[in-house]
This record gives sequence, structure tokens and C-alpha cells, in this order.
Amino acid sequence: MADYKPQALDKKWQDHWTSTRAFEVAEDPSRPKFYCLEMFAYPSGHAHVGHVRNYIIGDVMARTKRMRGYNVLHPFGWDAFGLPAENAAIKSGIHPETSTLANIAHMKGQLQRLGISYAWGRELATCEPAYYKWNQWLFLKMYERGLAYRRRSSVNWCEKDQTVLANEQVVDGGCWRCGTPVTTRDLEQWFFKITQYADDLLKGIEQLGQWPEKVLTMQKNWIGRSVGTRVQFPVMAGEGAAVSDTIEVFTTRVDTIFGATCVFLAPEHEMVDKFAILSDDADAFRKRVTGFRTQDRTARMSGEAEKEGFFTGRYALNPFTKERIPIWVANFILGEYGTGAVMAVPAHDQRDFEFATKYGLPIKVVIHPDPDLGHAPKKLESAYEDYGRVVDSGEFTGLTSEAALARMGEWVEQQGIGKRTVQFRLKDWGISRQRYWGTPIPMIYCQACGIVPVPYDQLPVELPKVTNFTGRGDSPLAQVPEFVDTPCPKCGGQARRETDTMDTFVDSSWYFYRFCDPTNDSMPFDPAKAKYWMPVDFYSGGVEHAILHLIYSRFFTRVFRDLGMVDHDEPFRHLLTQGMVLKDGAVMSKSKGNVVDPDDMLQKFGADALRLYVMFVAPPEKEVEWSDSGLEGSWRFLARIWRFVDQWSAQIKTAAPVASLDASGFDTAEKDLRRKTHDTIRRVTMDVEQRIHLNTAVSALMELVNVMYAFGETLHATAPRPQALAALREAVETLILMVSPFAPHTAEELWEMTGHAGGLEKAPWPSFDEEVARADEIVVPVQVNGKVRGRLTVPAGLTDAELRERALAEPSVRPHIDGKTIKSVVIAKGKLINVVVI
RNA sequence: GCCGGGGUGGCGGAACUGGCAGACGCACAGGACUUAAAAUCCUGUGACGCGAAAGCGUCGUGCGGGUUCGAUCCCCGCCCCCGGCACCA
Repeated sequence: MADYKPQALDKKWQDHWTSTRAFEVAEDPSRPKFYCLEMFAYPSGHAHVGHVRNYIIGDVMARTKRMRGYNVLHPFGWDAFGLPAENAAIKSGIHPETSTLANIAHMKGQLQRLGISYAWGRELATCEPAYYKWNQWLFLKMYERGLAYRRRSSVNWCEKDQTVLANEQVVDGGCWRCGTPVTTRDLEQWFFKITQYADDLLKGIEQLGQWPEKVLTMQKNWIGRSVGTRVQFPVMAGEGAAVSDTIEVFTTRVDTIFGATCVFLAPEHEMVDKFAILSDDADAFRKRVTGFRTQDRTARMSGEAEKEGFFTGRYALNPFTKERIPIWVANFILGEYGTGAVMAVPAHDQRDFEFATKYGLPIKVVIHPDPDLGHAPKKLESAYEDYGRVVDSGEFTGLTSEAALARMGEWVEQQGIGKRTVQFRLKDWGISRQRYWGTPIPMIYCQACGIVPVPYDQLPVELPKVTNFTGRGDSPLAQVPEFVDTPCPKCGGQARRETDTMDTFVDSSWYFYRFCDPTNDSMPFDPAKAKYWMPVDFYSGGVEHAILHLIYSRFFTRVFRDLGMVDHDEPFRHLLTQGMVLKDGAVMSKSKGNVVDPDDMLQKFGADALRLYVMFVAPPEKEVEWSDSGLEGSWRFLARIWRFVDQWSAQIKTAAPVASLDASGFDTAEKDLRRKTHDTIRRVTMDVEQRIHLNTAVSALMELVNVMYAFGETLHATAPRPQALAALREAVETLILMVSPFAPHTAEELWEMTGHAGGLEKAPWPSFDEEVARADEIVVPVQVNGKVRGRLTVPAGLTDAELRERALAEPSVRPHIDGKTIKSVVIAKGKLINVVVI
């Protein structure tokens, strides 16, 4: 008898899969496809069990689908550009490419030691020119279509290091290296016009029936669609002021416009500078504006900062009331949202109310809580923000808010002073990064010709090998003259290359298309191949990507669609956001020292025990607490299967297949085993394929093993009948097949031990036989007034009348109904009987 | 504040969305095997009460109501925990 020694098996079967290229695939129109994808990895160095959980989930799906007859694409790759490698280079001098490639090699080894069934032939890393070339290609396509454009925008800046800082490099408002307080600076930067697809992205959410509700809500909020009205407020003529100036505001509540007693401008609003020039003390004015603009950004944006503002000295005309109202600059008005200007309605907006109270601005009530007309409080404690009935509003008085919104919106349009419109919270995506380790933006600046795109035939613009990383000064690429200086593609004159690189989110927004055709060197991917494989059928990864990565990927899919390269709108059909693995109640991290390294677990228990444990401990979406004893339990389960198969393998090999025996020849115990076998097939198949409840699939297999042991016990007493061995063989083979997605190495070995040649990965999934699973006898609980009082063991298929009769005659039920009036007997088919008595 | 997800034994979780609450595992306890231990196999394990025992009864899925023959599941009102967004006009 051989003991269960998984470590040797792991190696044996991993080598087998590699040498037979078991998981490589090609398009095959004759079979249904299944594209199973886990979010590719940032090569940080070591994968811990939290990361690995995601890959195991995907692998269970991929392996199951393969056995179910699907042509399964299950690729993996590396999100290899990014800041940490560059930061490491600044600190240690190791080139990002060197450290990244080393990290990839190590992590790939980790995944292979876990037996994840990837098509490694399709592996890609985004830092390879063969990949990022297509980022550049796509950038040019988007530039041609006006989807990539350039404008000024502010970045975090460290005065001491004279460098731009990424948001992650700002720690407590200071530079990550020297702690110098971070300021902002305006730079010309490239943007992707994702806002053009705002409505499309929002509508597309309806198609995402298999995404978690949480993620859909997050995306909806992020897009943030609000319906409202833009209204122009003329700036009143005064000394030196142009009469034609107007301030346009955006409001979702035109119905309150008669209560607009003030106009608020964001400190960034263009009109603010004009007013500064015209003011009595321009310097003091500018100082106050600069004060607001440089206020700690996070504090100012989060609503924690005290609301502050000042009067500009100028007035606007409320187009409805024709009254003169003051124009203020206020720090809580956002420059990037709407028009950067709002009408202030202190009576009906809490922020305006607080501001007006602080500065003594007039508060004018124009909405009464309907239907209590006449009962509005004299002095408001807070703003009344709900809808109601419009009062004190000229010709609109008496309307409901709903009606007033429509009528006043029409009025604005008739007067030609604005229009009803839709406003989004979503902003265009700034992709310029003043960093080295990313995709160079393929643009050239020529004195004579202006901005000139790099011609397609000159792609890729390769990242030059920079060797000294100081973390100071401009974009690192600006320090490489051979890179910067280049002839203008148009006029041939002296020109400069763009020295910024792309946000790494660009890399990850379309890699799943590249996997369909990873070596294509004339296109990002062949549309025919993408048409076969896409969309991704099952996509899993962390919730931290619920917004950015997923919305950018949905955006890119629409761009490909509009370029005529794909014919679908949504890239990911089923999304699973896996929960984190905690240790001692905290997320694993190197700094906390609570990282569980999968390799340690592999050495002790083998890959399969780890895989099984991680699947069994909780449903995939849930956060879990790591437990060593839980892992040991999973190991015990595998060892238990091993011993059983080992003990019976000789007899199983020679046992007759169940199909060759007469179905009526099986005795009760044999039928029970076969019923359990087939019921397990049904449960596991449904749990894995439909419900993605991988934990209950495992427990169903554990139940089957428990029944097999009990059956095995009975066989020792007597000489096994051919029927018994046949039923046992069926159970064992079913078990091996169904446990194989979870514990592939052990399953392969057991499959071989039971006399099968050839790999399990292509063995067909067992099929469920309803006839075998059907019970001859069923146990039906009998309730009296909803409380279980007894159980009936009856032949399946009794009529309701017979069931009723037996239930009422049941001795354990009698005492509860005797002497009482039976009101009714409810019979839930095959489930239970409830006798209602008074 | 708004949005989303949750509250079930000592613990992780299950109950296939209205039908036997606690599957399966962990932990613990007892038994078998063993000179002994480990491993393994078997049994027990929600709380309380009655009983020598098999067993019987009551309570029990965050709290309070409701609908229903029947509610962990549906409805109404609360409490608590986790996650996201947060001055978006």
C-alpha cells in the first residue's frame, strides 16, 4: 500500500502537462468555446495565497469546462509596466526591466507549481515592444478619430525633487521620498475622450446580467448621469465690464431658480481672472483665489474643508426674477464638473444654506412641502431639498416641482438663454505619465508642423534603455537626447518626441483581445480570432478593479467596435470578484509580516490540498481567514480518497461497467450507492457550472466519499458481487473525474491507478442519469401546524390521497391531532405534509 | 449623508430562493486498533428542560411586527457589521 505523497505527483503531472502541451488551444468552430480569464498579474515578485485563490477559481472553471466539452481558452500574462519597478530602480539602481523579468520568472514558477492549466504558449507581458506597439497603434487610431487629445491639466509636483508625482507617490500630502509638501503644476497632457461613450457605457450596464450588483452600482455612480438645465446669467455691466459676458450655470433644480440669490464660481473658473483684473485690489483678489486653488486637494474635494468664499464685487442678473444677485468665488465649487459655476439657492440646497448663513446672504423660499401650502417655517433650520410646490415664482407659482422643471426648462430654451441637458460625473481619462517604465506616447512636436503622429510604419516607438534613475527632474525620457531628438515625419526638420509614457491602465484595457491572437505582428489581433473567442465568458479578479480597469476595458471594447474590429459591446460576460484571504484578521502584506507563501504550503501538503482548501473554505466572493488546520483537513480528505482507491484499485480495474449489467440486478445497498453517485454528479455540475458555489461542490464530493467508505465496510463481510464492484467502480471513477478540477495531480494519478491510460484533462465529465438518481422510497416529514411530528417512509409516487391517509395514521402524529378538528392537509409534492388542526 | 452587501452552533460555512435549520469541514469529546503515541477507522457534538435509557418536549437563523398551512428566505419598522462613493450643484 502506497502512502499519499503529493509532492512527487505534482512534479510528475506538471511535467506531463508541459510536455504534451495539454492546455494549448486553437479555434475550432465545431465546438462551443469558453474563454476563462483571471485578471493578469502585476509582477510584484511573489504571489501570496490571496492572489493564488483567484487563479485556482479560474482553473477549476477552466478544467471543468474542458471536461464538459468546451474548447477552453485559459491564458495568462503580466501587467508588467508600472511605478513600483521604477521606484525600486530609484532606490536600488536595478533596472525595471531586470527586476520585472526576474519577478515574472519567479511568479510563473509559482503558478506552474500549483498546476494551473494555462495555455502558456500565449503568455504575454505588456513591457514587450511586441505588445506595447499596439498601445501606440491604438493611440494613433484614437487620435485620428478625435478620441485622443491634448490639453493642460494639473499634476502633483515636488519642488525639491523637481518632479511630477503619481497619486500613489503622495503620502500624507508630501513627497514619498523627501516629505516636501506637494504642490500642483499645470502641464500639457494627453486625454482619452471616454466621456463620448458615457451614455453608451451606462446603457451597456443593462447587458451585464452576470456581474455583481455591487460593481454595477459602482460603475453607475462613477459615470454619474444627471439630468438638468444650463442657464446663462448675464454679468451686469459696470465700470470696465463687458456687457456681453455671461456666466453659465448647471442645475438639476431649475424649479428653484426664483430662489437663486447668488452665483458661485469655482476658483478655477475663467471669469475669476477677469474679475480680478477689474477689482480695486487685484493682488489681494488673486491671493485669495490662489489660496483656494492650492488648498489641500483631498480636503477640499472631500467636503471636510470649511466652506469659504468671497464677494467678487460684481453682480449677475437672475434671468427669471430680473434681480441683481452677487457673484462669489467659493472653494467648494468644482471646476471640472458642469460649468464650474452654480446658482446658489440657500433655501433649497444644504451647502448653499450653510454658506449663506455664514456670510449673511439672502435666503428666499420658493418651494413649499406639498400639500402644506402656507405652513413653511419663517426661519429655516436647514434647507428644504425635496420636491414640493413652487411658490413666489411669478407665472410658475403653483406648479409642482416636476411640472416646473419641465416648464421652466422650456422657457429657458425659448428665451435662448440655455438648454436642458445631461451632465456626467465621468471625466476624460488623462493618460500622460511623466515616468519611464511605460509605453512611449507616439507623438512628435515640430516647430514647423506642430503635433505630428509617428507614422504607423515606424511603430513601435521603443523605450530607450535609461540606466540612471534619480527620481528627480523631468520625465526620465527627456534626459535621453537620442530618444528626444528626431526628424519630423512631415517636413524632415528637427523635432522632439513626446517624453511622457502612457498610464498602465491602457495596457490592461485590451490585453484580453491580444490573448486571442498573441503573436500577430500586423494587427493588435485578427478580428476573426477575436470573433471566435470573445467575449470573455468568465472573468475573475479583485473588487479593487471594479471601476477603473473594468470601465476602461468596456470603453476600449467600444472603440474596437467603432473601428470595425469587433461586433460586440461588452467584453466580459460573467464577472466574479473574489474575496481576499486574510491572516490574523488583516490583508496579507510584506510589511505586516503575515504573508502565507504558497510554496511553503506546497512543500508540506502538495498543490492539491492547497487548491482544495482554498475552494472549500468559503464561496469565492467571500473574504476568508486563512487557517492551517483547515488546509490540513483538505489534505486529510485527499489522503482518504487515496487510501480508498488504493485499497480497491485491483478489483475496480477488473469490475464490469455498470452499463453492462441488468439494472434490476442491483440490491438496495448498491442502488443507494449508485443513487448517491448520480446525485453527486447533479449537484457538483450545477454548483460549479451554474452557481459557482465551489465550496458546496467540494462538500458534495466529501459526502460521496463518506458513503463510499460505508459501502466498502459492508463489502468486507461478504464476497463482493459483480454488481457491488460495478457500483463501486462507477462511484470511484465519478469521484476521480469530478475531483480533478480541484485536485488535478492526485486525480491524474488515481486515474492511472484505476487502469486508465491517457490524460484526465480530456476525459469527459460524468453524465447524470435521472433514472438511477431516482429513489424508490422517500422520507416525507409530517408536520402538525407547522411543527414536525413524524416522518413517513413511503414508496415514491404515492397519490396525495394515499399520503394523506398514511400521515393521519402515523403513530407519532396521532397524539397531536386526536380530539382536534382537521382543517386541512397541505401536501407539498415530495417535500412534506402539513396537517392543520384547530 | 447616499449606494451596495451582510448578521445562522465554539469556528468556516450549508439550506439547490417559501417546505425537516445547522449539510460538509475545523475544533472538541468518547470508542476501536496499538506496549504507547501519532496516523487511521467508528460514534457523538445548537441551547434549555424531563428521563436510568431509547426517547420526549420547549426555545432557536440580529431585534420588533406582518403575510402564509408553513418564513433563515417575502413585506413594514428598527439595531449592528463590512465595502464603495462622497461638497457632482
